[in-house]
Amino acid sequence: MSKITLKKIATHFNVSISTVSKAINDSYEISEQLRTKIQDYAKANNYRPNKVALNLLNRNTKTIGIVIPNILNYFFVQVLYGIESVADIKGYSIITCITNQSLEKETKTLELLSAGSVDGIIISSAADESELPGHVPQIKKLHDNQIPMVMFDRVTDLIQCDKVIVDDYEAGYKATRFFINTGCRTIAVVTPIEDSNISKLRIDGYKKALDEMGVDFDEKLIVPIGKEDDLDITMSFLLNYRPIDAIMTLDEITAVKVMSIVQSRGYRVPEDISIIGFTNGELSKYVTPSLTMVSQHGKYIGETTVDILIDRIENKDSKKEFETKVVKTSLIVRNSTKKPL
Amino acid sequence: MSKITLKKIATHFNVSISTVSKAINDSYEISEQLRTKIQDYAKANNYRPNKVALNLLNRNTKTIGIVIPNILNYFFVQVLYGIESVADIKGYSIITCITNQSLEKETKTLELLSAGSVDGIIISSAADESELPGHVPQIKKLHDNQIPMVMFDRVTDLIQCDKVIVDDYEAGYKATRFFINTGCRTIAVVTPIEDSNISKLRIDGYKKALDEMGVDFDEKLIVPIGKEDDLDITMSFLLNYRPIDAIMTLDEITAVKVMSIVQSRGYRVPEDISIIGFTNGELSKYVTPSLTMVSQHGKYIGETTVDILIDRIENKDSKKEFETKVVKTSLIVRNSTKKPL
DNA sequence: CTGTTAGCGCGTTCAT
DNA sequence: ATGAACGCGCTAACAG
Repeated sequence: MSKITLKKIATHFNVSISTVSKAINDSYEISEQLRTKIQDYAKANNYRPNKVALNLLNRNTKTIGIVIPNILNYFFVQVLYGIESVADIKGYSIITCITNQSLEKETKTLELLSAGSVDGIIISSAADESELPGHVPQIKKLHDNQIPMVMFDRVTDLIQCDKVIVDDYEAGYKATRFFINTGCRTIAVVTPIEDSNISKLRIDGYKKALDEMGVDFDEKLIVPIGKEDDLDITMSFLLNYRPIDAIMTLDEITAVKVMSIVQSRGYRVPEDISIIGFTNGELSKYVTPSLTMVSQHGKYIGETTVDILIDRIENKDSKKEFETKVVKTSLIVRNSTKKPL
Repeated sequence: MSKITLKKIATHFNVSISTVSKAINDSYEISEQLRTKIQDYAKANNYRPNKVALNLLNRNTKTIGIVIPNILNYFFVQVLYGIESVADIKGYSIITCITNQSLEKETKTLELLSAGSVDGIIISSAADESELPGHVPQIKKLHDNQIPMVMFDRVTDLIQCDKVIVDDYEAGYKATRFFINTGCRTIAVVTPIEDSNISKLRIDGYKKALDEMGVDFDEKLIVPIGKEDDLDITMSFLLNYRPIDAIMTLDEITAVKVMSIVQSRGYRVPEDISIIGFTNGELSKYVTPSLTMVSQHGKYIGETTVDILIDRIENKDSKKEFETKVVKTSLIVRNSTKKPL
């Protein structure tokens, strides 16, 4: 006995399908007697209207697709958490797709999602800035498909849609100012996401702060690290190049690793070298010393993103202009930085 | 112009819907000329067959529902990661539901998923042992609904289905043995999940090891902590109760916190007190000293779970007995424990 | 080669 | 108070 349907119930009572449908939906058209008889039977057999059939009928799925590059990254998990909370409250399910930074998988995923299985899409693109131009048509196609979409964090100007982004420029600026205010002058930047727009913005903010304080910008202090790179070696180069006062690291795990390397080389943190990282997760609280971090408020970003998306979904006709919401960061000051002078 | 359908293409070319369907599916029945004409038009208009319609037709969705208690827990994220990887390869999407340990939400979620939107379900129940009996009927109803289901980690004997569990008994045993082998005798257990079966099993293993080595079991050394409890105070009681050699903590974050508290009270880790935690995440590697942890191999568990589920889904007729796979843990030895004598 | 019919499961007219 | 007919978008069996 597989899943029970209206049809089976109808057969069982020797009535028509629509009668059963009405009875189950408490229609006044059906006699009380028959209605309760059918309802009881339905309950007893654990009848649930087939969602897929209803989706087809209503042309919606009450489901949102989430496309993120990486789920082992605390920031994205936080965003996901925020999305799920709000989606749940508003009656939506989420289908999660992880691209592992692979453009190919992202494209495949987008194809899948654009085939009607979701009412809207939230995406943080895996595409690096460099790869993006060639990739945009893919995303665009989907978007032209009339399916509401909101991008967050890793966005691009090349696509017109609602966006929720972090104020990365200001974040880079604030962190750098903080370094300078605590007496640091030679500030390095270690970036595991060099090709991204995000990285660029943070570094622009960094430059702005340097400039304001009359500190010369030194290209060599910007240290990109690839997936395969040996962080130890890269750090050796950096530390031998110039005496470093401070290091800004553009994610959490690298911040922790950099601190560990620096310490193992005999530098004291923060006395010799201060460190600020990005993404305020669990790690940074518990390392020694605890790390000063830029919090991007991932959960809030998730909540905001899904709010906007659901609004688009439920008011498709509205000709509202696309908006780009900018979420400010907070500097969570701990013990990897010196006290302001 | 909303989404394009076969019907619209048919109207456009003034042919029948099935002709279009066949043309798009490269049927030999359609003349080459018409076929390419239709295909070109379809491609140009970015036609994608509506998945919902196909789901209804094929009575499957190629989607798996995942129900987990908490996504901010590294173990579950790892499992999720493992599930997603394999599911993707096998052509399944995943819809993720987070219960936040709420039985109510779990029930709601299960209702939702049992309405035909997924082909199978993977669940780690939010239910504590104490709440379980009342909850089982809910899960059971779903299960009786013929929808394949695999439980992992937090399972119960009350439900008959495939399961993938951690060898928690052995894990507790191994960790305790390790303590004893490094000269520890008075070993406390801090458990944030006291009501769970998992916690019981680990403690049973712990008792077994104590017994084998002729160490008396002391009930007072088992320290449950609730969500609201002040860990600081709880630890004070413990440390004042007896001189403690070692602490086994049943999750990761508590291990880190316990170590921090112990250190702040002037104890050296591991010289005065050794610590072993559960769940080998990022945290434990980078705290000082790095923590010795029990790894449950979350990713592997996820992969295994989804393998079993998909097998059930795709061979529904097979009358294979339900299996319970037990995954062994590994003790990742770092610096929060002493060297074996 | 192309079209008609039927049906996946459901809710919604509109008849009876 | 009950049922027949229709359509959501699609494929497949069958007709022409």
